[in-house]
Amino acid sequence: MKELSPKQKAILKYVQGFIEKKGFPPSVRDIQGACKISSTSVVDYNLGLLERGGFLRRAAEVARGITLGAKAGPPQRPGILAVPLLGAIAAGAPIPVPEADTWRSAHEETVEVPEAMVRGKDEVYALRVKGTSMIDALINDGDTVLIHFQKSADRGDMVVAWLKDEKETTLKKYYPEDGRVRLQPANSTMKPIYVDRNNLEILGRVVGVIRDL
Amino acid sequence: MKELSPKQKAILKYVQGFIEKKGFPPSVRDIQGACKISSTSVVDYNLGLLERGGFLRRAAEVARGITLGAKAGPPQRPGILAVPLLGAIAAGAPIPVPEADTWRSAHEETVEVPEAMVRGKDEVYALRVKGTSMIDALINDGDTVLIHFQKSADRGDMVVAWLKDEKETTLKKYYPEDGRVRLQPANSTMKPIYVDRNNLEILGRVVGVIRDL
DNA sequence: ACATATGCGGAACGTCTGTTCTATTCTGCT
DNA sequence: AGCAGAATAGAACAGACGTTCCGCATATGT
Repeated sequence: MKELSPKQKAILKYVQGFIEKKGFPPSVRDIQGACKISSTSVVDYNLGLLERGGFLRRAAEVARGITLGAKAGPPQRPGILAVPLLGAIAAGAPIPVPEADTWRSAHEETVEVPEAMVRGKDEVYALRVKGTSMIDALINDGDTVLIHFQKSADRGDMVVAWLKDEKETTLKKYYPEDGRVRLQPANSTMKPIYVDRNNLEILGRVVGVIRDL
Repeated sequence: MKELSPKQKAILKYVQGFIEKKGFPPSVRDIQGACKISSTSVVDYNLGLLERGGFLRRAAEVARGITLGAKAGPPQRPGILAVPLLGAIAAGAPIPVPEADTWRSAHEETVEVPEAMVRGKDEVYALRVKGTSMIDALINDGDTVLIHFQKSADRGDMVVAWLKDEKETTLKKYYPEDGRVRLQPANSTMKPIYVDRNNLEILGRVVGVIRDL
């Protein structure tokens, strides 16, 4: 094997990151999804090549039996995640959007969160809340919100909603209704607002809130 | 869980050794075989107890999803703390009070928090919020609050206040005034309440809030 | 151009593995 | 003794997961 193909590099990098973040190795299908590979057989095939090259080892027939080989791998530190702190979120401004290389490159600032708070999810980042406009979501000035970047949401999810006409960012629970969308504050004593579906852009899902007093 | 049973010690030891030796976590049946346990359900049962005790973590529905927890292993992870979860806090009930040995033994569940949230303080414990009565403190049902046990507070601190006459627990900002005490909700749009100094008992100070969605 | 090797796609198979359910035994307490 | 809760057994279920097979596309060498 002369050199690693782009696909193999991606796989190796993903495996390294996965082990570091979660503490256990990824499955073939984890790799398939993350590296956008069309078939598990392709993953298996390339893993075989990587194994022959000494980049990793595989235990036969066991789930998640991948181990980093002699040629790869920083020591793993499970349990804690350094989530990139991308910036601030405020009522009158759109939120910073993660770039493709956000999770790879180094950052000015990170927030440490317990891995349990981000259970399972990938591509989570943090934003610092500025101002008291999110009070109806039970979120105060200075809080840190953990966002999972996604363009759609399930009914009832707390989402980062961008209201195009109003040019306003808000955190609300998402309830699609026919033609429009009901945005319900987490504080159930407060009234929902209704917006046209086309006026709403979902920027992410709120997976956690941290308040440090 | 007063102390680890022999079986639990064996499981924990085996998991540690397995990960160190093989590089990935064991399956439930690996543990069953090695520790001579008769049923996978017993392994599952004990793993659940170990997880609640903070000795390890498990990814749900994932093969070999075990990782060593905050309390386990000599490889203590820097930056993360296992805070004892003493119970629940609700409007109509006093909060559980920590015992002398609370911070030494594995008596109860734990919550992992970033060390930065507990900056310097010792004797911090966690309570799970039941009900929506703390809404005016921007705290919702299901949130986890981190409490520093103390009987007094500085002006402006967010405290756990026990109102003796009303037999009620509440979270408010503490502002002593002559003769009485003003308890100010964190949500500054809401009105404060005033209580007699003798009617108030401070049960602790709120140092952080974690909301996992 | 032909044969060969390499890599990719899609699907299916069989096992591995976590989880759950119910029944039974053990343990501590009154 | 009697009861309640903790712990254990055994089995079965539902997915997760590695592996394999076959067909097809693209290089590579002669």
